[in-house]
Order: sequence, then C-alpha cells, then structure tokens
Amino acid sequence: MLTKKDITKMLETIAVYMEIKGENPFKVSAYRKASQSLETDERTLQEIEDVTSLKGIGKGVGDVINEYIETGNQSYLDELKKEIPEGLIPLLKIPGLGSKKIAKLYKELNVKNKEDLIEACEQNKVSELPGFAKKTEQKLLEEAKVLGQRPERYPINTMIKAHEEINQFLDGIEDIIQYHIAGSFRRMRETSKDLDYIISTNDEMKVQEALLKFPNIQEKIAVGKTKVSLDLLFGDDVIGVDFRMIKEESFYHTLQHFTGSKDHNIKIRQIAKDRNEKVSEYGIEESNGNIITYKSEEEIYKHFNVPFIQPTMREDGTEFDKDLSDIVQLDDINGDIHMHTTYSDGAFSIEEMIEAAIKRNYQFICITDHSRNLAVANGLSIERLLEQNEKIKTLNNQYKEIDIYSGTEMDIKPDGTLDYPDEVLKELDYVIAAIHQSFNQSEAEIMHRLKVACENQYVRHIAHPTGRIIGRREGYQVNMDELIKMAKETNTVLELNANPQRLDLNAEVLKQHPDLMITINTDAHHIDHFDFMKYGVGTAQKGWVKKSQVINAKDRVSFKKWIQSNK
DNA sequence: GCCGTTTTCGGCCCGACTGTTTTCAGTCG
Repeated sequence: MLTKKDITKMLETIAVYMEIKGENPFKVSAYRKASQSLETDERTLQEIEDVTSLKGIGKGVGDVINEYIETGNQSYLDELKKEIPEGLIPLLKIPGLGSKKIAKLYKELNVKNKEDLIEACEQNKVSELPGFAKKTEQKLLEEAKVLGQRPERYPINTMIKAHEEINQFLDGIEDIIQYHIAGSFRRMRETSKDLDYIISTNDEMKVQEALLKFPNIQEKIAVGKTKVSLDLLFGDDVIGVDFRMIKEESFYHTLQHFTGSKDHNIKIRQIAKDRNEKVSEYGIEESNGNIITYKSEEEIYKHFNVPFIQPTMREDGTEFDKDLSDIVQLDDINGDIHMHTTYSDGAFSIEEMIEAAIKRNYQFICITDHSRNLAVANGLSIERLLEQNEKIKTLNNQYKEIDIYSGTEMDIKPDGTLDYPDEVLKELDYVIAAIHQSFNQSEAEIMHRLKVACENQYVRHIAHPTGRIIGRREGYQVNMDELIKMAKETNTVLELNANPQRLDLNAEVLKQHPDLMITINTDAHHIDHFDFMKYGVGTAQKGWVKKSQVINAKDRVSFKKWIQSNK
C-alpha cells in the first residue's frame, strides 16, 4: 500500500524532471506546492478521501496522484523519464548549475551524466557554448569531479562548533555594529547546508576586507558589497558560510528574511501583499512607497497583526494557523533530571554539578550515573550506588536552595532484564532506564526490552528513546507508536535528550503526539553541558510541545510531589 | 498547474551576485 511519503516523493521527482525539461516554472512549483500540502496535512493518505480537496491540489495533480494510488504506476513520470536521462538529476547539486544550463548541456553536447560532463569540460566543448565560458567550464569540471563527496548537510553538532569559531572571529572585527546567526541553524534544524550571518555596519567594504582574512578560507564563492560567501575549513569539513552586510536600520528585517524558512517568508509576503505592502530584507514598503523599519523582529510580526513566531517554529507556514502561546520556553525549565558525575563517566563531582545547577537558578536536579552493566562508563556497583545515594541525601540537606534527587540511568540489558533489582531501585528517588548496547537487535527484541522497562514500577523515564546520533547512526529499531502507547499506559515519561548529537526524541515525533509527557534533559557529563538545554527546548518548540507536557517545567513543589508519587 | 468578492485570465515573493555580456540570464537563498 502506498504511503503519503511515496506520493510526495513522486511529485517532487516529477517537479525535478519538469524543471530540466524547461516547463513553466509556475507549473513546476505547483507540483512542489501540492507535495507540501499533502505532507503537512495531518491525516494519513488513507484518511484523505479526495486529494483535490487539499489547497494547492487541483484536477491536474489530483489525476496524477490518483493514477499512482490506483495503479501503482505514474504514466506522466514514466514519460518524463523517457525524455530526460536520469543521470542529469544529480547534476542539479553542482553549485552554479541549474536546470536551464543542464538542459543546454544535454541538448547541445548530449551530456547525460556526471561522466559526460567531465569529458565535455576536458575536451573544452562546454566553453564553446553561448552562455558558458572558460571560467564556468573550469569550475564545472572541478565541481563535477567532487560531486557527491562533500556531505550536503551537516549535523547541528558540527555546525555548533563551526559557529563558535566564527563568532570569535567576528567579535574581533571593528566595523561590525552587531551580527547574528540566521538560516536553518538559527531555526535549530537537525542539519544545515550552510551557516548564514547578518552583519550591520556603516562600512561594508571594510567588513568585506576583514572577512576575507578568515584564516581557514578554502574558497571564495562570492564577494560583493552586501554579501560575502566563503567555503571555510573546519577540521575535515568544508562548510559554506554566507555573510550579509546591511545598514543598522534594516538589521532585523534582514535577520528575519534570512532566518527563513522560505515557506514561512512566502506566507509573510502574502500577508503583506493583501495589505498592499511589500516585504524585503530592507524593510516593509507601504503602498505609498514609504519604507518602515523596526528595531526588533517582534515588531515586524506585530506590524502584520500576527503573533510573534520564534525562529525554531518558522517552518512550513502552518505555524501561522496554530496557537503557539503555550509552547515551552527555555525559562520554563526549572531543573535537569539526567546527568552524570565522576562516579561514572562525568567530568565533575556531585557538588560541582549542584553548584553549576544553582548558578542556573535550577530548583531541582537528579543525579543519574550509569549502572553497573555499563563498565566502559564506570557504571556503579550496587554498593557504590547505595553509597552515592546516602551521600546525595546528605548533600540535599546542606543545599537549601535546590532539591537534589538521587537516581540512576540504568541499563536495560540485551536479554530484557534490568541492571538493578527492584529492592535496590526502591531506595532511589528516581530511575531512568536506557538502552546502551545491542543496537542491532530486531524490533521485537528492542520493543521487549522497552516494555520491561516501562512496566517496572520504579522506572519513571526512558532516556534517548531511539539511540540515534544525528548524521552518524540511525539508532535501534524502535516502533515509536508502540513505545508511546506503552509509555502512556504505564505512566512512563519519554526523554527528549538535549545533547545536540542526539536530539532524541525528534520534533516530528513530538508534533504527532501532542499529549505525550516528556522530560527535556541534557544528559550532562560536564558542567558546560547544561547549556545543551536550549537545543532540547528548541527541538521541543519545533515539535510544538506545550509547557504542560514537560515534567521538568514543573516548579519545585509540584516536581517534588510528582517524583514522590507512585507511578 | 492552481487560484479567485476586483473569478475563468493573469498572476504566482524578492533581490543580489556571477559570468558572460554590451544590457542580461541564470542561479541562489
């Protein structure tokens, strides 16, 4: 049976082929809009009776979809595939090469794939075409050779490190009035293609000059008065970085514009259009030609009489139709309930973690070191666990400004048993269960392990529910719908692990389950890791998680009541 | 191809940079 994903993929593919074929760009974008409209509808494909009832899907695309659903075949796509060689599609990924140039290369030189393109460049045939010249040919040859070698998107954790380095460099440029990150990284997407910075200055040329002194420039892609685009080298990663220079008065408009998303901005422009106004990165143009500029993003949204939408939630445009007023905020978080100390594999003592938490004005924390099965992380024997438990109880009496709970992050072992017996668990304030090994087990085996944990009366929460590492490993075979059902039935809370390598649960799952109870924890192994909370909250916001769904958004008293209650 | 109280045609978001050009097309975000 076909899923929605199959349909949207088919529509996207048609759009790409049509583009190279040279179809009317609006027709192409109609297929893309139809795909998106389908994707953002909350119903499954089977629940949608008539696809043409969706906005952006009319008779034309409707027929295309229905043929595919009914026969499993799409004749229009088949036709396109006969006309356009498949090998041309990946060429769209080459910077500077779009559909029109690809079409020209195909028609004039019979270029059908990457290999043909390399050959044509080497034989200097490309530079003979009108619209192409030596420089383009050289560039295309270089890019075609490395096509597919560089990742298209980088995980957020990689970007965080690059971002920190770039910040340091920008801090040293005198002519910058202020700067801010924009783009998908600011929206806290799990992966980003590049990094975008907005810079306000009175002297663009001086800033441009300073930017070109970046120590790790791999290539200068574009160098203009309003934009400097560089490929910068961070370790082994070549990351594209765009810098936009703008006068201070337009700063927040440019920031809003380049934060995107594209679809979010299209929506804003439509709203503006209905008011006979025009939005650009410079400001808002009224019908009389007067340009308004505001001194904050909040004021821009206010201008259009829409609620302010935080960057994390600016995605497909549906955020404008949703009441986002009770979405969880960083300030709502009153404690962190998953962290490690030197007892297991953490870098700081219990006291140091407590002090760091107090500095952040947290009202409560749980100390949750690894259990004995995780020997590589110096997991605690029962004796050490109980000794730590006593110590935490003593410390809790010493620190009046914060509640310190004693817990564990206990392994759910591969055979489906828990790492500590119940008579030990009942001594603790809080028990987290987690899968740390045998990731390649079958779905049935993994789900059995999770079931045992959920059904245990002392296990309050499941850590990093899928075990994924963004961009590095998929995680284990979890049936998420089943896990969520089990969690709800057993009053077990699922974790949103805020470590930017994990962000597990992800936003998509959260959006689909608006009544799920979660905790947002950093899993800190270092006092600096408490900072990860912002990525966890950002992910929760992307998943439209309400404050009331988040256990550690409770205040000190309510949290105490919750943790001391039976499951 | 879709859409529509200025509906059945004419729009569809907007601007900058590059390279190849003698005024602009293509690409990109």
